[in-house]
Amino acid sequence: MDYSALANLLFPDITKTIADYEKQYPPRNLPEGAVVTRIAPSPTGFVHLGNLYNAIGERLAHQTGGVFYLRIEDTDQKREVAGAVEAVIDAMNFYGVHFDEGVTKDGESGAYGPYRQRQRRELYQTVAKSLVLRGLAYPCFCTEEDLSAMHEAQEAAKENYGYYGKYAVWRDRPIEDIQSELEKGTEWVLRFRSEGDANQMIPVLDGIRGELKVQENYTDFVLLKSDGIPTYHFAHVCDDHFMRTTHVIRDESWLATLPIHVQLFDTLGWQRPVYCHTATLMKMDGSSKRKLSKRKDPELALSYYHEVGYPQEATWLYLLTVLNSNFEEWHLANPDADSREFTFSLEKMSTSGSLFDLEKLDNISKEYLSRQSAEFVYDGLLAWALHYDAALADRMTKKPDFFKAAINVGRGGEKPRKDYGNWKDAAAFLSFYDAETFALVDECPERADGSMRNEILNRYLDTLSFADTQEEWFAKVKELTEELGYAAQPKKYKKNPELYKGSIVDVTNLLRVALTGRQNAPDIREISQVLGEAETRRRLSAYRN
RNA sequence: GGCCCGUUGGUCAAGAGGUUAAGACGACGCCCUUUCACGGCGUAAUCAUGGGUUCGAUUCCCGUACGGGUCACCA
Repeated sequence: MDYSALANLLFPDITKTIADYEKQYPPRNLPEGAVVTRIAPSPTGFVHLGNLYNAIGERLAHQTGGVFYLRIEDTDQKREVAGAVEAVIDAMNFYGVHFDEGVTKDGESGAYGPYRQRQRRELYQTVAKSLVLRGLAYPCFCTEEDLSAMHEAQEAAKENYGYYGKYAVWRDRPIEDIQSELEKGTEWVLRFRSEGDANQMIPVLDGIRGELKVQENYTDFVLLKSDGIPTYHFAHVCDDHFMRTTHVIRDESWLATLPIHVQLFDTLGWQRPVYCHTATLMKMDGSSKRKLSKRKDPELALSYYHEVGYPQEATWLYLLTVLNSNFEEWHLANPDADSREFTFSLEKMSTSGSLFDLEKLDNISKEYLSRQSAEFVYDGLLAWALHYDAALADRMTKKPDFFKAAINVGRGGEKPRKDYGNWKDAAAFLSFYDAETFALVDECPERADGSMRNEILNRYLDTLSFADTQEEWFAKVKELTEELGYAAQPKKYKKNPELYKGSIVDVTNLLRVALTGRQNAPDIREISQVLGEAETRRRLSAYRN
């Protein structure tokens, strides 16, 4: 077969060679050990946790004086969604992940572009042509029906699926057949001619998993689709070679097609990048684990965390604890240090799929928020409310000082409260302060109910003085408690319950429910200070039955 | 079905051929406390399984089971 004739038949317009591109994209001039990596999402409009997960490459790149860039894998036109690129960039920026080069909102930057795959058509075709020239690629005119018939036949015969061996019907067709199909205008794809042996194992060093052995690829997979656009496999190899990527960080689901990628790098004589296959985030479904799914699990979408309102830093902290097993320990030892000071390493990444633990996220986020200033929390909550709770935003902007005072209750000091870990919870928790959203959610404690309810409330109202210090205030509560037949010390009541109507706990809880509508709320006097005397008295009076 | 990856408490996990097998979240209990919290202390709970190798294996090797992934002109 005259490969050169075939190559010109298939790619008449391609005049460049691989050498031209090698010249155009020279090796990067970077310090020894610098990591060049990227994220390469497809623009489907769905930015998920995995994107952020793999953006850990940003840390690696910047720790080593390397480069982190954004490439858009838009080879599948059908799935493309308008505005998706902006969504990715916005989401990454939101979490503090910034790109050195690649696609930007209004174009792109960097010397290794274009960074949108659809615009690199000529490059792929040049590489493809070189493979045809070497007899390592050929056109295949099979229709969709042909291929599914093949699949069925293989299923029936219990053979391995795929285009190989006797099923590779276009592999050795004479050039005349090809020519005549071409003249007819039949659609074709370009396939790789694999000389691989399924019994042959190739060692591959994975940056996370260590030494891997993969089966050599024996199928004639597709390089170029019928529209002349490459498949992921071919685009990945060409791009990461010419963009001089040193580390390919991606989900472990790519492990299955690693043989194809390795084979391509090797036959093209290009140096393989260090592959780093991350473990898949899992979720509990009934009693078994399964991969987080786009359709079933809202928490896979990054937008979910935005919507529920987890502060970006908290989300990032959680992700880091999952990503690097020694991060949590480091963070505990350096609670005030910026997470960026932590040195991230591939070796400390887990190889087994871990369950996504919302409870832990909550804990981390509560811990984080409890350490922030009222000002910070106010700003964060307001920013969130502007998106998701217009009424709250409105009230907050009308009474900023009131809200800040409310947020500040129990804040600061050695042991700050940890009442909420996200803005949605914060909004719910803080709702009782504002008269407009105040609502009774808990019941009055039993031992302070009935006729005692009014007595306690009336006595408290009588003695209440806003000028009192915390000590004076509490002394009065204690006095009232005893006078009404309750034990001022819970222990005393516990010991001799028959001597008392209840304990001070019942009294204070009654006051708390009257003031906040719930049993779980901060210090009573502090709350009253925020509410103001009039509102405090109004609520206490209103709660009498 | 073929192939690949994985398996330490409920969850996230450290660990190394010899350890009382860390720590965190969660659960439970106790303590502190005027309330709500916070905090402190503590308890329960783990090396999937069978064979090797070895003086010794949770750690190394092989098999099995289980879980996950993947087998497209999707990425």
